[in-house]
Amino acid sequence: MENFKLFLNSLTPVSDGEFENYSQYFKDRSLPKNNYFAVQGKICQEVAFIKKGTLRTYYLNEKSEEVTSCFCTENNLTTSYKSFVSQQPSELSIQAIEDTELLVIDYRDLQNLYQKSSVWQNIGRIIAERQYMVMEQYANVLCNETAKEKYLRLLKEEPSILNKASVNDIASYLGVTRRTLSRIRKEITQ
Amino acid sequence: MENFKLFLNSLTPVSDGEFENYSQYFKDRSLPKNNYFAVQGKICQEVAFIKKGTLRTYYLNEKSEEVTSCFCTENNLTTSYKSFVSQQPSELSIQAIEDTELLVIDYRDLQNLYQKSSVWQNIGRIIAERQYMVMEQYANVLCNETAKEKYLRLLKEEPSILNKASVNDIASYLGVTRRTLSRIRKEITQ
DNA sequence: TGTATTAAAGGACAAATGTCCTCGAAATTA
DNA sequence: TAATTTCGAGGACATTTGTCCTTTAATACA
Repeated sequence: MENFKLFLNSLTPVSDGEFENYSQYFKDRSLPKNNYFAVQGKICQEVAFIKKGTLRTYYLNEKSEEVTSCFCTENNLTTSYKSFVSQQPSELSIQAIEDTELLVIDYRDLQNLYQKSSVWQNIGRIIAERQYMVMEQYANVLCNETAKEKYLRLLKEEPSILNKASVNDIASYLGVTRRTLSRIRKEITQ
Repeated sequence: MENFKLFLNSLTPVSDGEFENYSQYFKDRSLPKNNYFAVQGKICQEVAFIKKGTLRTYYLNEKSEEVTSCFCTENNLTTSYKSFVSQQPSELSIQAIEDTELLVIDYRDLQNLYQKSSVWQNIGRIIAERQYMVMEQYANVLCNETAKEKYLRLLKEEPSILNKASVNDIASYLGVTRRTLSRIRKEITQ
């Protein structure tokens, strides 16, 4: 819970009282490796704070290949954001790639929080704004960096991912094929 | 003003009274072709609703080439969102590519609106959520579609852009070079 | 334990895209 | 109007990336 409090306070000041009053809305959940937090085609009804572990967000493209769009790491949130916000079926699946511990809140409870507390409403807006900035960054990277630059960025910013995820997942995350990733790795180790 | 009201109501119900009370915060502004709404390196202090016209959002990459990241069209919002939200210098410039009419609100007034009215606070969150979804869509397109598919998508979804923007701007928006765009266009007209 | 399956590396060739260039049309300016 | 500049199309070749395939190692399973 402590890390969750720190996370919230990094967004906007949350008093201890405010936190105590509402943190009960968040439920503990274990998600063993390979289990799903969200499934394509179903409405994603929950948001979770990741206490421990890593998840992978992916969807199936028109060739039914899994395309990894995001790795979700410790002390961050995870959800199929678009599905959650719009309450429409999710285009994404979210799967634990190692044993994971979550703090979960569902859509209805979160809307209640928004009603009851302007602090939480504020948090909701700030998170949406943050999510946007992260996505903008991701889009810029995709647009402007070569495969090699993208790999080096991942190596620098999220090196732990490289041990936890498969070559396939990393490649699709970087927007290249396995073959290209293999070439890049060879080039770098020389 | 009527279109602005329609725009807001497409996000969340806004009563006439609520609209009348607060729409005075938004000021009319004309932006002739080639003039700037936001400039790289300066904090973007405003958001605008585009009554008429088109703007182009771009930044300079490491080779000092302009990379167009967005075309902003009528009856939508424009701002250097990240700069506005975080109140940090903008990485983007926003320039009118034809004579443009705006409804503008500045950061301080918008924060006031958020304080005064939970309807507006709600609008703020919903807009952030929408911005995210648009950006997610953009990132997916960049990641998964070929240059030709991206061009055809633009042709279908925002054909007016193709007449208004230069080949250079369209190419950088699609994440390809002028040369590739030229090839695509030739292929399509056959 | 031995067999089957899956995952990663990398060879050979094909396709897509980029770089550098020229040409001509259109727009701008003297 | 004539000269100059800008912009878009496209040729030639280089580079990057993808596709398909084989080999090897690791993992799962009967």
